Amino acid sequence: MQCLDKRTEIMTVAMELLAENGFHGVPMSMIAAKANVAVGTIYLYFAGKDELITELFQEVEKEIVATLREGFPTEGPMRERFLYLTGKILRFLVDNPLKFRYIEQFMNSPYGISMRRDRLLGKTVPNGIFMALFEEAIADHVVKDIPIIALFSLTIAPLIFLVRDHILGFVTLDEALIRQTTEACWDAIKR
Amino acid sequence: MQCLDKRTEIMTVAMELLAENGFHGVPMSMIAAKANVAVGTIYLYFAGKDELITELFQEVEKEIVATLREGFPTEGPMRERFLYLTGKILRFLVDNPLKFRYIEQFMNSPYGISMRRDRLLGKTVPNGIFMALFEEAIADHVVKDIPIIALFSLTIAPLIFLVRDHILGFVTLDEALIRQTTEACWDAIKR
Amino acid sequence: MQCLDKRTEIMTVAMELLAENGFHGVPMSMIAAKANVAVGTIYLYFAGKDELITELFQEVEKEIVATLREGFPTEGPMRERFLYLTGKILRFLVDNPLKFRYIEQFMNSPYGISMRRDRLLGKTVPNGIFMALFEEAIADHVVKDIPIIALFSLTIAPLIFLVRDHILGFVTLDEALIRQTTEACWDAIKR
Amino acid sequence: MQCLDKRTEIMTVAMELLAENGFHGVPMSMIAAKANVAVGTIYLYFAGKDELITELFQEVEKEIVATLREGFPTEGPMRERFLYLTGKILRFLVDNPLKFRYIEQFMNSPYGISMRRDRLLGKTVPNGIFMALFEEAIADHVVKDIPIIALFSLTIAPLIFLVRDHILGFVTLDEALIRQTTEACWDAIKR
DNA sequence: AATGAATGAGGGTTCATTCAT
DNA sequence: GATGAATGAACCCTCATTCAT
Repeated sequence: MQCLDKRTEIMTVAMELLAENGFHGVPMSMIAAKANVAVGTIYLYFAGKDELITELFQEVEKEIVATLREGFPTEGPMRERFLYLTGKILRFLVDNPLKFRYIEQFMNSPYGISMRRDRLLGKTVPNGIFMALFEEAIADHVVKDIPIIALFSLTIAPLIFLVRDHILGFVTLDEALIRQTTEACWDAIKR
Repeated sequence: MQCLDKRTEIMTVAMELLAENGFHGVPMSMIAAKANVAVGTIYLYFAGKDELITELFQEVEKEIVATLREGFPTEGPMRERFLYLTGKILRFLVDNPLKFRYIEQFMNSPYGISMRRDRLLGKTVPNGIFMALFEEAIADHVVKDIPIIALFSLTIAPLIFLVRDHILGFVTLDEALIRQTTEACWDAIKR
Repeated sequence: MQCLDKRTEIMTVAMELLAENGFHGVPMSMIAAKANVAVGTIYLYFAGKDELITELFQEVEKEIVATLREGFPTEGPMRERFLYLTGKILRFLVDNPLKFRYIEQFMNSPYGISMRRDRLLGKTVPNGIFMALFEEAIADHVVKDIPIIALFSLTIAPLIFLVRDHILGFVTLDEALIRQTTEACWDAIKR
Repeated sequence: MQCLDKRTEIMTVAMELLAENGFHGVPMSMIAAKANVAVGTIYLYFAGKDELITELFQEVEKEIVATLREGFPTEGPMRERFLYLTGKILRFLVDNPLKFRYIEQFMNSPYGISMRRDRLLGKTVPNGIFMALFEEAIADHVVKDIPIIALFSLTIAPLIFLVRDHILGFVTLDEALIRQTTEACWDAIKR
């Protein structure tokens, strides 16, 4: 009981600190202090800092995938399903700025780099939902005839940048703008 | 008298190492070793690691701006000028993967974060060409009526992601794909 | 749990080395080596070299004050009380040459300089016993009518120089000479 | 011609900087910069930092001795000659706070320590005038019968401390106070 | 399971000194 | 004589990880 609690507490605290201060700006001792555990305790649950960081990422990733799947219409017009998905992810990131910051940190660190490399080799695609959607869209000839990975970048990238702008206070991602931008993304790939 | 030579060599080597290993993965001693100078020599040309990193970024930025400006048609249909610009930046980044990696590192480090903040406050916009183009496009009502920063994210973000995919080997950004993707970006924002 | 032991050991060793070699002549690593601890261990007990140096001084100061207070006659002829005090401090310094050397180092370092400045501003007088004695003596008109700080310098300075001479082997501060010199100090200030 | 000028300039500047910032607070490059010479130039005139520091001290020492000798009455009552000498040195130090600070730095550094040791062994006494005066005074039985070195400390030490207090702003050493304190010093040693 | 004192390799930076020009 | 770019040993400090309790 306490075990789970402690592990969870460590992860929560670590996410917060790492997202805000960067991986190199947070010593293990800082995490331990804020989580009210001893430094050694962290090593009972995680083999090391690397594992903690990696596991933290996997958890967020899992959460995002779950969020995307939840209530996703497997039928209906492609455009609507696309807008549903992109809107969903946008809202999730806007509502979870810490997690967004964390993902960015991770992706732009050696961890993320090597992860991408591993996935390239293993063909493991975590963004299965999007990919499945795109595959279907390609088969239906409703989107442009370009590599699926390009479709992905064309639509996901803007969303990520927009969230960053939103968090930094450059724009306010309200429902109206979410609608407009996700539609723009669709315009980018639709045939 | 070898000032220029040594300074240049240090910057070249630093760019390479930092781009590949991340800012925290490269000790000053490593840069010195690869540049065939003593550690202290670096400090003759740069006040510290921070300054080296920052200066390296400013240099690349300057280069990109110059590249964009060079031969840019100030007249003609908006779409063509947009495609010219996006194509140009795409080719530059594809041709300079190291510089691309470096910019990414920088932007996602505390340096980049604070730089963005500074620029937000000071309204200094380094991507002036793009912004000027967008402002003109907005005035001409040829693009969607959304915040200019959103227009920017909608078009720049995909390009960056595509370059990353290209460097990682997911796609090959040949002329054909460059054309297709930049056109897609235009579709995203055109009215 | 060896907290106290290690901290004490570090302080003892540091006092020794710093007194003999000067603050700049003793790297933290030297202290660590002689104290049989790792460098990092010192930083568990002291925030840095500065704090170690300062704390070391405060400890000696405290000890001296305690020594002076101990058994000090609050009544009786001024001259006798003066001789008691000066004799006491002389004996302490002769018996603790390392601490004497350390105090000298400290007083003549930036630490000591700024400390003096702070105390000047804050009117915090650590040599309270002496000062109290002088104030009483001034009120009783048994000493010359010159600034109290001058009285202080006239009596303390010779003692310090004498101890230094003693440590260097120029003279031997035995009981006879202690008596003679402290009496001479009294002669200097008595009306 | 220029040689002498340069050497002098270096020494002047070094004195100033070293007195104010301490031996470890002044890199050779700083001295060179303020003296408007290249770093290497300093090494043309001085074997190294150590020699520069030592030579600087010897120069001041020589100057003080000269000042003391100048106009010193070799005849007359002992007390008057003593007051003349102590007053002279007091005024010199008050008028040359930088040199005073430098001497203090030097005396409390490893340089000074080893110098004192050397002189102890070699019996070289630089303060010849004072010593000669004391020897005469001892022979005349006008001062107490204590080791000559103790007489020296009893009279020189207070002066030094007073000058320090003056420089730090604790007291103002005007002519009146100079008279009072030097007389007090005489009271300390007179029989 | 939990602790946290202890470790020590490794990092950024400084600066006295040298030497080719 | 004069220069100042170049050197690299040495310093202070951090922090991931371990292990005795």
